Amino acid sequence: MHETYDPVAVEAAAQRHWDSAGTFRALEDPGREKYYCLSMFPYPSGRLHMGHVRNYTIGDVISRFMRMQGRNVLQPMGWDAFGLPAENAAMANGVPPARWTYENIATMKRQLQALGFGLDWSREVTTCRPEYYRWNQWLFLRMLEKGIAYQKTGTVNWDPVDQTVLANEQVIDGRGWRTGALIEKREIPMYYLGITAYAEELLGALDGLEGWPERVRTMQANWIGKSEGVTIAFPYRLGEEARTLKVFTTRADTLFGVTFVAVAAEHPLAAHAAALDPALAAFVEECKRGSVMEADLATLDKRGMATGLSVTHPLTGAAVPVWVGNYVLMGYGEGAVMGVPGHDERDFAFARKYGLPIRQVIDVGGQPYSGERWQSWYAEYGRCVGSGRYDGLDHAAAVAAIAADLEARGLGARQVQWRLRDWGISRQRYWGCPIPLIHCTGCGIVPVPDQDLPVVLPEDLVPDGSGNPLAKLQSFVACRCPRCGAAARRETDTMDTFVDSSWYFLRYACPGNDAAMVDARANYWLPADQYIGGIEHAILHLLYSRFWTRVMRDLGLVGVSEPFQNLLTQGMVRNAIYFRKPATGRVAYFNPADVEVLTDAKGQVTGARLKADGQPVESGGIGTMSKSKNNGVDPQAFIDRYGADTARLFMMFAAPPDLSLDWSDEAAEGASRFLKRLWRAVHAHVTAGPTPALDPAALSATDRALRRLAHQTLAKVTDDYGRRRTFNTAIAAVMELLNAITRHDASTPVARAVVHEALEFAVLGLSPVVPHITHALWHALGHPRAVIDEPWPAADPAALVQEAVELVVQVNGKVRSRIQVAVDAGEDAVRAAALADPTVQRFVGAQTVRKVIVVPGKLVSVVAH
RNA sequence: GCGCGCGUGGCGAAACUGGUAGACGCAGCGGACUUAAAAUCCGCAGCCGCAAGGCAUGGGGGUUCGAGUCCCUCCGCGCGCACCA
Repeated sequence: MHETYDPVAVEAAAQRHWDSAGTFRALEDPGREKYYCLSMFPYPSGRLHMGHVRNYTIGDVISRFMRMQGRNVLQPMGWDAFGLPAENAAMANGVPPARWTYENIATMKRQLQALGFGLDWSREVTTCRPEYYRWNQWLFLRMLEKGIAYQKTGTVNWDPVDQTVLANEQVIDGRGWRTGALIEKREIPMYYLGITAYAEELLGALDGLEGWPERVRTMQANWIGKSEGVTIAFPYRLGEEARTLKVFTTRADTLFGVTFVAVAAEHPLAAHAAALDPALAAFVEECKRGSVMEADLATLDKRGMATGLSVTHPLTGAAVPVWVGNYVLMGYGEGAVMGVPGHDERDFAFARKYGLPIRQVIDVGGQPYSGERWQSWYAEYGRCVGSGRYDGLDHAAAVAAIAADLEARGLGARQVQWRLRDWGISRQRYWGCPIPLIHCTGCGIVPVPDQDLPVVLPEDLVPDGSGNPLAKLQSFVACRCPRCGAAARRETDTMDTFVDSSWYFLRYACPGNDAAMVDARANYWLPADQYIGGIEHAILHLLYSRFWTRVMRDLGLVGVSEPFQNLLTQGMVRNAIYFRKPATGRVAYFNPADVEVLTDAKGQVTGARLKADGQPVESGGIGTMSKSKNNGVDPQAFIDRYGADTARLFMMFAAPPDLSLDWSDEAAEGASRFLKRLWRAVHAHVTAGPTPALDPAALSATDRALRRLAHQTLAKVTDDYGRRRTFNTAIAAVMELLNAITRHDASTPVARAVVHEALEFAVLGLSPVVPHITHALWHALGHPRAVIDEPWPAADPAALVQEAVELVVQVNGKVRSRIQVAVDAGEDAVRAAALADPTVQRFVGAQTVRKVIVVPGKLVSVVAH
């Protein structure tokens, strides 16, 4: 054994061993209990970032721990390889997205291997490969057959200069990121997947997901958003034609408070009125500008304009004016909402702004109502007033009565409404999975026959920002109609990349199968016993995966409904943000590595300056590591300097996995120090000579104490890895054990035996986190077998036995004293000992003891007045 | 704006089921070793106070013998908001 710890040599040796032994190759074995440990696969952006290191270290710790617990572990990895950044890189560098993507994958794969993750690379999935995405296409066609996939129009961001559709992130302050042109909303035909048909099941099944964080379940439930309400029709005439304007509301009890209805700019009524009114036409055009993002819409200054048209109130027969509202979107519901300013805060503000009437129709405990100022009780449930025959009814009764009356007139019906909308999967982009359809002038839209799949995406195109290059590629577009044989046009839209990530975890289970999407092996491995990924995916990715898995279930392809049994949402990795804001121009961000932090004598931060020019920079607090804030730390530089184990150790020690983690160079340095200390401790022990077998009967009191601590630590570490998933506390416990070991007088053979066992527990306990150094140390402690192949030991109950415990004594809620009592002391004895304690007596003084509460093993609480 | 979280020493955190607030580590300070430095080892350390003791878990209020933990409210920060992944 070398005297000093050399991470480069140690890590290479351990990785060579795992490679040659095929340690992490997973095989289906019905006789063994499987454990599928799944981490969210990365987008191949170029290099690994710290978020990846954290995510995959968590997965690797759990995988290695479960493997040592005897489970048949599968830990796969792959690449979420389609997406926008590849097109952006292509535009910037003139390199085809495919080449850029494959090069990034090669780099990042090397980095993952350098970190020593126990991955089964024989199951690698790359979503931009035809052998993967052909099954996207195949399943899409099955959904089309079952009516789960269908076509309708959807709203997109349109850049009128580049003549192209933009992603939300490419719209900045309502303008195109490259052209600066004002963005327009545009309605185009798209394909949708009917996730709302599964809404009830996706919502109901959340209750059974006990291995998911409560907050993720709550977020999903709110996102699905089941609400029971009433669809109400407001009749109107357009020329000679009788029509109705439909709105949905959960507050039908406020129907008599309706003083206007608002429609989207794209609504036929708006278009009709605008044709006669140039001012309105201008407003409608203005409404069509701006992004389609809900966050933008919600923070928008609510504006509107009267159309001069009106619809008929379905119960009172009164004329209700129709307004165009910039906050109403055509795609959601029927593109119209009813305005009840008396009892809806946003409608109230809108009515005040435009002088529309405000009518109280709900009374809550007779509180005085004023149309001058909004009060929160206006929106609460109460009893109807000013609502004709419905006066006096409460919310439920009024909704029921109004719904029944509307239904009788054919002007409304009770309806369950979902906030969840169907999933639009069409993207007007090149670097994605082609949608397998053909447009024929004679036959319409024709699916590509199964035997012609996959529709292969050409990999040599370079997008230029003006639309999808596929549409300009004749060799791709030109085709024959599979039905009639006439010349036809191939669909050039590609699929949302969320499609790719909705089932990759199923494909991991079925490597090499080019005859079917999945096979029986999926039912061995699924559901994933543990899924680990960023909290930012709490809603969309997880919901789409739950939906997609159910569709595959209903097609008889898999046996499970829920793909992820347990979910661990890791927090963000953050770092300090430094910037300078020049008087004119853009804010410049500086990487924290280039900034020197100034502190006072007590270590308090007083300021910061750029190392390059010594001039001060401003602090922007701490934020998620990102390119835009220039506050990322490159894991590779760190690994090159300290080694993979130190990177892994710091990541696991700095914070529990679900909390955000703040980067710190100094703390990372501390992780490196601890590993050196561990190495030295083992080195000192093994070079001091042979160790006799441990005889528990021969131990001194201090030997017994160290042995108890070692077994306590083992028990705690086991619980922390397995049940609690708090790796930081497991590591802290081993640090305490190592402190005790190095302090222990190991001059007798018996003491050496105790130290030997304690070191074994420290090495085993850390092995899931720092697998390379522990691989070497385990051998150094005299074990021929690799530590990863050792069974996880159990703590010896006999070693844990304690004779006496210290109890805290509180007087009137404050800690005043401590007493030693036997472990098996009865409550009366403990009470007597507490009251007899001189310090307790001093604090009780002349007061009468009213009550004594004894919490066994913890404390005694004396209440006196 | 809406939905969901989080907030504890100079810093990252611990306190698991309502029961000793600050384990473990970073930074800091003092000492040992060294010609010296680095590395390493030993020790100190929430704040106020000589001490006794008091005050402290973002602010305010409540429940309880007892609250970091439960409830209400306000403030700050983070994540998501459907075409970033």
